[in-house]
Amino acid sequence: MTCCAPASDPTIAPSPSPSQPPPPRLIHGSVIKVGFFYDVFVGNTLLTFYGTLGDLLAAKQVFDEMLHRDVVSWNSLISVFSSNGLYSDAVRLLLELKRSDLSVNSVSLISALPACAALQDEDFGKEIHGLAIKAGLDMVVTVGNAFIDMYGKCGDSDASMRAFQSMQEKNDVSWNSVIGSLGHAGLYEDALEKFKEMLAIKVKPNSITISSALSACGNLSALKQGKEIHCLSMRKLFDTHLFVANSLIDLYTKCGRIALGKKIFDRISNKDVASWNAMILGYGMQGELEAAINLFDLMKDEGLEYDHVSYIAVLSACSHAGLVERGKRYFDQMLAQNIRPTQMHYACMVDLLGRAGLMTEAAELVRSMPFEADSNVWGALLGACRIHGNIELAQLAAEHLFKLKPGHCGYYILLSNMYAEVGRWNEADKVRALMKSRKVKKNPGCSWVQIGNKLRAFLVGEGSQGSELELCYDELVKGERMSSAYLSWPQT
DNA sequence: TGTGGTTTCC
Repeated sequence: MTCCAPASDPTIAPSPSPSQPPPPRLIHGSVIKVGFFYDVFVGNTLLTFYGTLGDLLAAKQVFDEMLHRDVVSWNSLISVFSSNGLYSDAVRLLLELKRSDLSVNSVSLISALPACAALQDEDFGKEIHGLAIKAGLDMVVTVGNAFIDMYGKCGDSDASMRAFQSMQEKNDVSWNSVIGSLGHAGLYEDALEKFKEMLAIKVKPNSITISSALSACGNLSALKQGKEIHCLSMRKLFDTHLFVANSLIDLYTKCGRIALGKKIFDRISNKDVASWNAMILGYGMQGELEAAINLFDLMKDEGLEYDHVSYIAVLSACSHAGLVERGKRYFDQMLAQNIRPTQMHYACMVDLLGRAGLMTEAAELVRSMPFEADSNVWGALLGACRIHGNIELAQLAAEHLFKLKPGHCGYYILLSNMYAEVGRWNEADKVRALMKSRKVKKNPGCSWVQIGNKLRAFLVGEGSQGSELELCYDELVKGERMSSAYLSWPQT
């Protein structure tokens, strides 16, 4: 067996600290073994037991010591690996199972697919899909759901949609998964359409559906639709679910209703880190930077641990407030807390330094990063160059951005405009020509307005939409009337 | 033995 990481692997959960009770190894020691080996049923139960405790080595040891293993033994270990972050091991174990005399069942696939998603390994996911078809398991609802989710998390919303549509039988999880995939891909309007479709055919939504739908509304600033969904969730008492409440904070703060967001935040009795993060981000987004930073500090007083999102929230607030030293302190604090900075954290720091005009320092930070900077980081640097007119550094940032995001029009236009501003017309033209040769189109700006129950996108330069726009205007001046879009909530 | 969820720079 080569599937298990060595004992020194830091990804394996550390042994519990002295303050925690030790895992009840007595059970392990006192079970009856057949010689040195476990009986299948006892072994499977123990395996899952150690998996739940996060004791991967013990789980693996039980697996190895079993004389006879059935498919449940394999599935259990795949699941233990997958849910404890050993994704490659989970995937490798599925392959080993496939090569063994035992046949793969639906649970084997369901257990391995989240690992593919976590590894962003769509190719392997597709391989499993082929395996599912061959084994005749592709029409099993739970398996189909796992495929919708895997494709979505790998960023392939088309494949996710196809998996959803190909299912003969769907359940609420299928709908939640496809709504999640569309949201993940930024296709919020489509996600809301699916949500409505779900209600129309009387599939009962649950708190997971509601929180995804609210999140889509927040990202579209669709306050009216969001409020309607909020009303419905109140009727079904979903608004007491933490995830729903957190999505509501996100919705209202993204729609500029900071006081309403705060009201919801204050009413949550069991706030978790995401509740705090949503509120801190909300303040930051609305420019209430002092409130954002104060809330961040208050969070610690309440005894909650910051996570990586908390630091993104506070660093971006510092960046917008021009608080360079404070931002640096938070960054160091994050390192001291053993949170490894991600691309996003570096992007925030580059933004913080760059906005303040510390261009050399910003460029040095990008250079010293422990991994290759992504488009967010270079984008932050380019943005800072634009503010401070640093054309040389802008060229460097743009070079990387043209490679990383060749189809993104904004970077070409930004660099070209910078050249034009200082009268370097030849170079400005060259950038435009590059853009043309790569067939990059300028995306028209667009805004969304809700007309009746429909969200309508209005594009810049679009022909006169007189009557439709007038309708919107009427809606706006009449206030935010509740429409009847979601009133046909399925009965429980 | 088992599927779905909130919060992320500009």
